[in-house]
Amino acid sequence: MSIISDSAPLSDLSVVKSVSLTSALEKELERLILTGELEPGVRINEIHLSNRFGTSRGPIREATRSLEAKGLVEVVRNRGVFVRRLSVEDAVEIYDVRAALFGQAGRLLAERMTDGLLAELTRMVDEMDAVAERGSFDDYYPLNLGFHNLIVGSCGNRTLQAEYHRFVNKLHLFRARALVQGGGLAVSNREHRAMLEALASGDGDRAQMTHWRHVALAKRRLIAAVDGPARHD
Amino acid sequence: MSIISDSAPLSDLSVVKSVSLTSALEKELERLILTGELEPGVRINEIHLSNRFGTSRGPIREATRSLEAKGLVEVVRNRGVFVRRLSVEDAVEIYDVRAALFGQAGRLLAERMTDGLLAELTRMVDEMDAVAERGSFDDYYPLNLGFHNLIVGSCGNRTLQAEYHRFVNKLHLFRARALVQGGGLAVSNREHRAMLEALASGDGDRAQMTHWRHVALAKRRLIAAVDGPARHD
DNA sequence: CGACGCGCATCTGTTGACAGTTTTCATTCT
DNA sequence: AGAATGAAAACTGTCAACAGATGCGCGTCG
Repeated sequence: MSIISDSAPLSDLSVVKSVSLTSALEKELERLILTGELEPGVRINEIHLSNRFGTSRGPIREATRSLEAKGLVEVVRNRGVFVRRLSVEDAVEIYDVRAALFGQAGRLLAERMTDGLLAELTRMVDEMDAVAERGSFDDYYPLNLGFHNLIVGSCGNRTLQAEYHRFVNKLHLFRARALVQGGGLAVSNREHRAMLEALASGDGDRAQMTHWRHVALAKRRLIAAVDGPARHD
Repeated sequence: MSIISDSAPLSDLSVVKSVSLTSALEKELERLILTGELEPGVRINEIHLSNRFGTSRGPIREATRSLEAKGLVEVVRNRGVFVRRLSVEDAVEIYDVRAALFGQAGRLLAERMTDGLLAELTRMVDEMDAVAERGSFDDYYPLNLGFHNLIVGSCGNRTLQAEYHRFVNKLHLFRARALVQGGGLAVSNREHRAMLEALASGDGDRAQMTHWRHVALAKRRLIAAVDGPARHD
């Protein structure tokens, strides 16, 4: 079976002339990987892809080399490129990096906080509390994501923001991916409130600590979920 | 790994068959950029490079796309690829990221510290003190680099280590590069001693704080050097 | 004398083809 | 039946060539 069906709906790569074919392909491949349409571990066949997108192999190879540098795929000489597969250890390592970056974002944000932003963040936490009470995880998840993105996106450091998102994205390659979102909703939101207070106080040290701890605790919940109830090796 | 690869005679790339031509080219290009042989802002001519290395343009394009994803070069459609040039603001942003990562490394290391490692780190700081007293910056710099590398390399998190080095490398693209190493040697080494004490105590919070602060203060020294004495824009 | 426009040289974007390697699979031998 | 073997298929690595875009220089015109 081909890894990518040749009849699949071709998302509009034909419109492209202002931007290079390579970067359009890269975006599309990244999308396929992050949404799970290309599952971790599978090989990416250059010929199939070039047929599917109607291009030659050159731009596809360039796109995959870029994705390799971003850590989304792995290139093995004479064998091909494979969607990267993250081990539990990899995921845990990423959590540490993410905690460090998120903590720094919290610090920076605390030092440039505005009333409007604080109100918006508070509103989001309130809404998450309401949703958490109903136990609706599917509703909670996007709110939670938006909350974190708003913090990192408002910290004023574009480099930090880009890096943070890169690592969050990488967690999609973790096969037991459902676990990264597991853990108590109410507990997590209580941590959010601690973060809010620190941000409101304008205390950089405190904000960094609460933000760091939030991710560190999420890491703990992940570890507990992994080697606790069921075997996921 | 040292920032500057000291394997000089790589002029002939034909030795390699076990590794792809692309990755060999990428390593060589990265070396040229980090050593400054290819200065920030200059355009990379694909034809010249392919002549120089005796290959076709394909592998070179793949290598540059990889370097683009790593943030070392910038690709402008139909214009070519340029060695990335870092503004002061970029450099400052990188310092924040670096501080976050280094602080996390300190925390991790404090929780897995060994006597042998502590002795080695202490020896390094002592040596730096001796060199700093002589005011010999050229001797101080490699010691300082080795000290930081040993900490990050011993923290047990390969992802964090790789990321930290990537950002330290990126600072080479800052045009006023000499400034990133400026600042008082003795002052900096006093911060090293505070880090050592925290590491020895095994207190993760404290280690993270001291390590974070060390880079944060270096950032301050950079800012002071930039918009203080002379104009560097 | 300066500004505009045209044509040429240079370079990048992309393609199709060839060479070498890995994988597959049918066949043979034990 | 199972392992070993060898040829063919499939795929990646690399290259050379073509097409389109950009920038430069020259000539012309106001």
